[in-house]
Amino acid sequence: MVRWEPGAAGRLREAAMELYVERGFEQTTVAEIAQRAGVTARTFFRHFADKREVLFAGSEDLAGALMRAIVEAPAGAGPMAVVAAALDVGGGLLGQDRERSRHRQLIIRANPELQERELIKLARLGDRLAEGLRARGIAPREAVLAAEAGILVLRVAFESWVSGTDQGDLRVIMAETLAALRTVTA
Amino acid sequence: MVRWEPGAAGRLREAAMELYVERGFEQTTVAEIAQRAGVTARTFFRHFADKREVLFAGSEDLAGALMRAIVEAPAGAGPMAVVAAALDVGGGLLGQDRERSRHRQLIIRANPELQERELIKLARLGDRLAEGLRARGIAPREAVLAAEAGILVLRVAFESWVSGTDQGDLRVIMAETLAALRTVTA
DNA sequence: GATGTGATGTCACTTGATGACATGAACCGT
DNA sequence: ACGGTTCATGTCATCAAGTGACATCACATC
Repeated sequence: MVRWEPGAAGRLREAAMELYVERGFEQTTVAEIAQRAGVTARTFFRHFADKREVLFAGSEDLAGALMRAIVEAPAGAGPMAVVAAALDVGGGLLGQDRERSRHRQLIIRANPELQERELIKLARLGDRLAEGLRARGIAPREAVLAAEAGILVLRVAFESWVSGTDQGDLRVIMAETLAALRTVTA
Repeated sequence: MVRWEPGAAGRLREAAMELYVERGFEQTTVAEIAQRAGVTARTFFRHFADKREVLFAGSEDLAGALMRAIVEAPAGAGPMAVVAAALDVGGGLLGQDRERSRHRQLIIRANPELQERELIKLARLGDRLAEGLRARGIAPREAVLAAEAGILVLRVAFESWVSGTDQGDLRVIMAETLAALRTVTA
């Protein structure tokens, strides 16, 4: 949600997004991205670990916000209540510009390698959430299950929101999805 | 669970497993795998799409078994009952030799690229399960959530079983994990 | 003005992955 | 037995991702 004009990292992000849309992820070469950003390919790899990572720059912000929400949740809240609070915060963060999200998601959906990267980001996020829950004194197994259930809701709700089948506020959709998960598993 | 002596594909699988253990995934070159299997690197890529895929050869068997279980589940069963039936079949299949599973899992855990591949395999499996549930007349959203919940249980239970913290039958652990998920989300 | 620090460029190299073509063995119908 | 087809593999060439080593330039600090 931050604007990026000056640094090479920001220009590389922009260039990559544009090229991935114009000719697709696989058909885009790192050299091309670098050239459009006015730097060398070598410099690209100084800013991003690999060709996929350039699309996942903001993920640390989300993780930080969710972790903060977990820490700040009211004392004594049960696992799923804590997770629900975190999801609400996450929905507020992710649910800002739907067009950009849809854009990005189209790129990712079109390429398995990018899906892999997204999945592992979510898995790592789940690990951190579980750790946050354990830090609140929640038993390991419950922590893992609640965290993973939260990631599941986040994923499904986001997908629904970004696909436009569901027009409302992402936070609302997340709450509905969580309720639906409760109903289905019950 | 099938034995593989003769074909090049089987020899490549064996060679890859050995080398990934001996020196790690990244440190192993496709040329080395091919050499140990008595073929060329080019031939490796004729049998496996990439260097990771060689570790995920059996995944189609699992998917097939789960899908069959979904089709054959008693008529009128609710989403989670169908998923539970599939998980029971899956537990029976996966829970056979724990040593080999532990072995494989150690390799995967040690390398992010392999984790990515495993995650996308599970995601695809989830997609197929959801489709199977929809084919039974279950509403799309419930189908997706039940399928994804099933994958979640499969993943967590398998992890627990293979880590040895839980000694019993994988099918039992799956059932317990499912019950725990119900409790947590309730 | 010297010196150090950080970001970038240049060069060389390894490795994963793919396309094009050749070869050789097994198989099949006559 | 023969000629032809098919399939698996080898060979060669090539591209692109990624990394290490070293040079360079700008800028800040003393």
